[in-house]
Amino acid sequence: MYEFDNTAIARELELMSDLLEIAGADRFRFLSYRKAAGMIRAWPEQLSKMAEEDRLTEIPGVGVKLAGSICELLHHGTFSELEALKAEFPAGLVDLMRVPNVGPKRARQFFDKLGITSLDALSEAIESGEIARVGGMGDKTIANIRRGLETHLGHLDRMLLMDALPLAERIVEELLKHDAVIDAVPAGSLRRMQETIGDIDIITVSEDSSAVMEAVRLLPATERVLASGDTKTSVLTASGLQVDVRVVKPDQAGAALQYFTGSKEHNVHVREIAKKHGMKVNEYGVFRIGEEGAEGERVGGATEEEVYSVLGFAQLPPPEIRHDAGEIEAALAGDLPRLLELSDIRGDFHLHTTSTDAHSTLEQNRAMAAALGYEYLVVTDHAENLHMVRGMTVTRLNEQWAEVDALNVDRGEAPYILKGIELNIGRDGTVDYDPEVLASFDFCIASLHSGWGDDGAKATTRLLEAMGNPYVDIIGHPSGRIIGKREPIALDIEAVLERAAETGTMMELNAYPDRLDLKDTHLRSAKRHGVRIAIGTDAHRAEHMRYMRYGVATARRGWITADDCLNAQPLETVRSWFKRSKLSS
DNA sequence: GCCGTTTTCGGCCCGACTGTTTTCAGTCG
Repeated sequence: MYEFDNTAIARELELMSDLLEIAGADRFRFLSYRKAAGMIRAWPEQLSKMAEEDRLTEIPGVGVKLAGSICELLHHGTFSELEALKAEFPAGLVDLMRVPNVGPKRARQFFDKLGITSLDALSEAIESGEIARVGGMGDKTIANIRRGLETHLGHLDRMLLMDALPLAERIVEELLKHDAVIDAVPAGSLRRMQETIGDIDIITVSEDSSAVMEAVRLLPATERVLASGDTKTSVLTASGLQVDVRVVKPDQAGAALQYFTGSKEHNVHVREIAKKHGMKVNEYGVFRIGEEGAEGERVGGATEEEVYSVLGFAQLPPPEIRHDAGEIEAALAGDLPRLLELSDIRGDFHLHTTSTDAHSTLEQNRAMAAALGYEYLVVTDHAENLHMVRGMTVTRLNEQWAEVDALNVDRGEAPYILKGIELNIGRDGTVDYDPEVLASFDFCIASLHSGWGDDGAKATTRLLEAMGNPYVDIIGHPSGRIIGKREPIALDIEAVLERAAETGTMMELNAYPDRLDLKDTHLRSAKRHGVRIAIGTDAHRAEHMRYMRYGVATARRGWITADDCLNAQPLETVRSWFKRSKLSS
């Protein structure tokens, strides 16, 4: 068997879809690959396991044919139809398709007429003027493709949510100052709180669209206007992020917000449901379909609640979970759980101080926790074996504990401080310190800080071993990924979660915005296994504690509720969730 | 290629913007 996790399988199917599109295959054929890929990416169970049990066709969008291709992929590392297409069209053509203003048709033409198979070759053809030999390439189209290529090369990596969200919030604030703007709300992947953002979508509500379009072109953040019409203006900001602002009338606001929040997969499914009810949903409202397909009576669209309720939904699916991964069925039936909210959070479970590699003191952290309205906080500096950050020796731990005790005495309204530590999981799965020292903490996090080059099996074994330790309460940033910088370790996540459930070990959701680890799909698996989640910001400055919003957003994307989350519990319950509460003393 | 409370065959989500081939194709979301 080859090592294909669900994401890797989804990638191969997407490649297949792209190549089919370039090849000019039937639209619904290549869309079926893309649809299945999207479903698999969000699927909570590993497909390799499902394949062994011959259950792949249980996945919506996967039929007998695709199940066969996935099995072939798992056994041989590829599948024959993909190989045949790769032989015909170099994989580099798919890179061309990613360039803004180049789609499958142009990519194909560039290949057929000029033999272009890479971004470099495209760039050369543009500069040499060769590209004009392809039909339909006027000066403006060529200039647009050149700009698209520059953007693509300059921003191959998407922007982190933490970078995009504050920018979007500033733009919204700016637009709301304008007299013509009744309301302005971020939509798209930003509203879904996806971990990275390709561009910013903002919906504005106004009776005077031209005034709003003008205001957008004149925004302080606007570096260049990419396109501007009656209802939509796209601008590029100095940071290279594209901002699309749309104007709608007040009675269309809900329909527009629903439409532009997506995801695409969610909306396709919603429109299918509309169709079954003899209705149609677009960005302007919900309509009954009249005689001979004519647009009939408008039945809703002023608010998002209205859009969903006229389609028969018992509940409004929260934006964070709109991936068409079961939320539609649950919302129709009224079975959606109440997801975790920022206001449920009573404390933070991963904080560093100046005692090791951070920039704020324990007291500064406590002041921030108080400002955030927390009941408690923790100190979890690095343990002794992480020498490069001056890991805590027993002597220095004693000093820190004395400080904690002093702060906790007569604390008045101030949050209570729990004594924790971030242990290092060694090459053999053991951790820092003797058992007597470990027993002195209120709780312990254990994290991998070494062996990034190891294979997934080795790292998995280390985690399984560490979870057997009766003093290890939480596994910190389990996959070790750093978005855009370090790939996640190829853990056997199912094995890890099974062991976590057995041993009563919690999994961290590290809220640091370039980690967000565990991620949404793994959180959903954790929930299925009954594994509890502890959110920690991993703050290295007191201000970083504000990253909790990204942690909560990710938790929501993983369907986590307050009952699943350590941070949502009062202090007495928090203590009872630690393993040591069950050890006989 | 998938799927079925209209269907095992015949459907499969929808509209805006741009540029050019000037009546529509390509791209995007």
